[in-house]
Amino acid sequence: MAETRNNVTRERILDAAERLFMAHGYEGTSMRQITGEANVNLAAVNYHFGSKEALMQEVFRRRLDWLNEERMRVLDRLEREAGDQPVKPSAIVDAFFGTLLRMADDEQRGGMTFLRLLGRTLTEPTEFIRAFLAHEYKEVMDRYKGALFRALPEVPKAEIVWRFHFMLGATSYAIAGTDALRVVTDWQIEAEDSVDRLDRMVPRLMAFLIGGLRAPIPQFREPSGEGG
Amino acid sequence: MAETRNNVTRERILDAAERLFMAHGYEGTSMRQITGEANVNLAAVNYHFGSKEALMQEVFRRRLDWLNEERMRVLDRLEREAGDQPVKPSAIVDAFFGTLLRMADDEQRGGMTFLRLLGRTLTEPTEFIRAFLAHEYKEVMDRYKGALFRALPEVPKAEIVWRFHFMLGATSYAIAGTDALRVVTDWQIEAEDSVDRLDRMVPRLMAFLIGGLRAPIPQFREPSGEGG
DNA sequence: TTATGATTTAAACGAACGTATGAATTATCA
DNA sequence: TGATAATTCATACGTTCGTTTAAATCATAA
Repeated sequence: MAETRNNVTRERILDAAERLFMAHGYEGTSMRQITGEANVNLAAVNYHFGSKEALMQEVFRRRLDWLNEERMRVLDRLEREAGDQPVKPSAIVDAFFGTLLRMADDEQRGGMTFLRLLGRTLTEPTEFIRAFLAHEYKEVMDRYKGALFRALPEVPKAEIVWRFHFMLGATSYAIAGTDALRVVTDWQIEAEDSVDRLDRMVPRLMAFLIGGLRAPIPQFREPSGEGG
Repeated sequence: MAETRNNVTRERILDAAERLFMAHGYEGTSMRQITGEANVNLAAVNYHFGSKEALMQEVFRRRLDWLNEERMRVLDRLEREAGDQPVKPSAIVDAFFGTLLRMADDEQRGGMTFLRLLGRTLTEPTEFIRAFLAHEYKEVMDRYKGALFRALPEVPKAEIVWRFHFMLGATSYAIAGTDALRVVTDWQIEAEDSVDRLDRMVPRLMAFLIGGLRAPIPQFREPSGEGG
């Protein structure tokens, strides 16, 4: 094992793995592809990280540690500034999702590559990835859900949890950028050929998320009643 | 190749593949797992479908053919009933996403297993899957986007396309049900232990989608102007 | 019953996978 | 400079992968 770290090789591997996992998924990327693209020896991954699974975790930890700490800091500040007032829901949504989306412009923190990787991975079925992400996100998710509960005291908690879930989905899909169902037609070219595709996507997504979060609460039909 | 079809073996394979692809993804599922769970010989997949890729496509085609035809029929009916009036946006959203979500109760059309598989696959990075789904969905997507354009003439088309995209993401994530970031806490147990988890999720999701679709249009900042 | 084609079967193919090994090389510092 | 540790390297291991083959079995109908 390494006690003195060679950060050059490590980061070359992490960068290549990030890009390849984004493009082909965890199972679809081989160690030989990674080490080949990183121009390092095949054995380097096992030497520096121990295994492919541990590499995958390190790829995420490198980015998520900062992201979730930043989310905590932003929420700290929002709550401090609000005093005893509740924080505005739109500010909470921006603190969680906006902080994420603004990573797209920050190449040093992974930029679009990491964003797309994260978006895709949130629906990955691979078990150890799910368990790892749940653990990494536990603290920040609880903080933000609690903040939304206080910001929307009139909305049932279960409703808020679901809407957080839906917001996560819309965001993941948007940043994954696979566009699986995107078919090029005339009006789509017109809509997306500009360089600032992402710049314009972010306010659009934020508007959509807030609209969804603030939608009227649905009334459930009772089996033998006549609920609205 | 088969000219007389043995539908028993074929369907056993399709059912097992659907379940396993849902649970472990395309790359994470082996032919030996599939044929093992289906209790058929290993060579049966290549005999009946030709390859693993072709099997994956048939798993989807079996369900999507009906779904997208049904979506067409429902939209046909809505437009016929509306006459020369535009169809209500909420009716269009229900026709597209509600028709999908109601498959959950229809075990003969795949039920929750297929829904979760579809949700996960929409962010799959595997290239041939993306290409296949884009082709399968092309017709119905164009129809529905056109319907939304007419239903919301005051909203820019690019905005509608993006919001359709966001709605797809929220729905995919919700039905994928991986809950990657879900951490069990007290209030979550309270919110979700009931049998009718899905029954209540559907109206919640629809309310969220409509809320997002009808959100105020964001104004973009001009580089040298003072846009609102 | 027998001939014919459809289907199933066991076995094997070469390729690619993640991982491990031990020697060679490089860096560190007394 | 020489000893020690860290890192890189070529190579190989055992396994699993998707696919193919040819023989065996089954179903159908003349």
